[in-house]
Amino acid sequence: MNKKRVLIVDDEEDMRFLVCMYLENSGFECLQAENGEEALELVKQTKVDLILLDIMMPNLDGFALCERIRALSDVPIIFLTARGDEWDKVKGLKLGGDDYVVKPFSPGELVARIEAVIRRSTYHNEHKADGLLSFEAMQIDEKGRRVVVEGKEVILTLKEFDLLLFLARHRGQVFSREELLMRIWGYDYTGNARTVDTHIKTLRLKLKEHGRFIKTVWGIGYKFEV
Amino acid sequence: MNKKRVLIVDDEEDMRFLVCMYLENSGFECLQAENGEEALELVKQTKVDLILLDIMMPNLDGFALCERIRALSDVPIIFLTARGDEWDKVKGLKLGGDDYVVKPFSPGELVARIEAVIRRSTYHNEHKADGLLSFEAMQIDEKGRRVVVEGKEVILTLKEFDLLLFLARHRGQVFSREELLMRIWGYDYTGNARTVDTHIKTLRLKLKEHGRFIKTVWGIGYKFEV
DNA sequence: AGAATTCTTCACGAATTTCTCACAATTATT
DNA sequence: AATAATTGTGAGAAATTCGTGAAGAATTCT
Repeated sequence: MNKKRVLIVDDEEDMRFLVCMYLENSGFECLQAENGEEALELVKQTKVDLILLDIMMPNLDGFALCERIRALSDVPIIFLTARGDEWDKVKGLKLGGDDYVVKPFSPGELVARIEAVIRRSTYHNEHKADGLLSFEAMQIDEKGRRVVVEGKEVILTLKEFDLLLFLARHRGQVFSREELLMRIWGYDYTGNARTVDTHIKTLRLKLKEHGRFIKTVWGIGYKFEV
Repeated sequence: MNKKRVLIVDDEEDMRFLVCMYLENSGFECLQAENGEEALELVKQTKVDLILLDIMMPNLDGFALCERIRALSDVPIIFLTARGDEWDKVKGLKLGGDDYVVKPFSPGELVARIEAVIRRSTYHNEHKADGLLSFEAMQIDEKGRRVVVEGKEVILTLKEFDLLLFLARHRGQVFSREELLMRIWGYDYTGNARTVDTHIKTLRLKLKEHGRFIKTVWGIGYKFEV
């Protein structure tokens, strides 16, 4: 297994440096960001396996940053927080595949939590393909890569299927062409964004839908809606 | 009906012992493992009908162990978990043929869940009918390693048979060449993925099928379909 | 050991998919 | 109403992937 890349977001340089040392000694690769903007850039431009996020930061605070990151990626996030008021807030959070760690923490504890979250998230990603996405007029068999619309099977190519699956999994959420390229084609893919349009076109054709599933959000991108 | 064998994986000895008592009173045969390594060994060396897996274990946690087991076998798994954060996480999981039970549980509930999972498990179904996989135009005798297509026996080589059997057992599911190599040739096999193609070729030839059983999923791999 | 069978690798053409681009159609802005 | 920006679409080029035959290893059989 290749090294997992952890992004450390904290405004205190000493803290970042310390945590970075711990993690690199434990076999992780580390990236650092001093503020939300830097963090977002890194998430956009590189593949990150996990984010360690200090909640108390000036300007863009941890919670806000979390939302922005979530718009880009499902990367798991571990919140770092001092015991006190913030702790209650985090406790009340809906933590998807995420976790939180209260300062001060021991190196060992942190590493253990990181490993657990990463394992869980890769497990989740791999097994998320186990199920059957079912809507009123459409069923998507992820394991068998089959799509059935109104009882009839529709044959899709790889990219068509991946695109449909991604949109369906995140139904209701709008994605720009660039985001779709990044998350379906891969973060390092460099290609024309209009390629997405072409696949949307063939998808719509094959699904015999007339704006029923894939909606165009003018000026932004596309989204899936029942 | 012969006794079903359940493997209990939990680091707490008391817990294992207690569950074991329950199950043996309910007519199951029990195996115990204290950690992931032991569990893997038992899965490799004996026939297990179901695994009861405590998620919170030191070292190799439940999710990671689950992955390792899945590389070896399709045996159904029931996750045991304490109510709390983990419970939410498991609840959000898409469990294939699997299930989860929240501690503390009543003996009756546990037994009922186990029986339900075993009943609906395809793994179990495929294995119980004295090892005979039967489709309309094809019968596969697992024990005798014989294949009959339209009433006529077809002689297959070892790899051909293993490949056909694996795909047939997981009908409808697409597998990449790499996955097939891992699960048929062995997880540590390092060889050319296109080797799979060659075996698919000879299989198709011998089965005299014209895209009837083994379907190519372009860009991904192969799957078995009635 | 030698023969026979099975397994694996390789390479090439064929088939399929993916991407790009130009232009038409649509929507928003001035 | 005209203009600009954005999206839809068709066609063809480019890239990828697959099927297949052949030939070299590896294994099993005699």
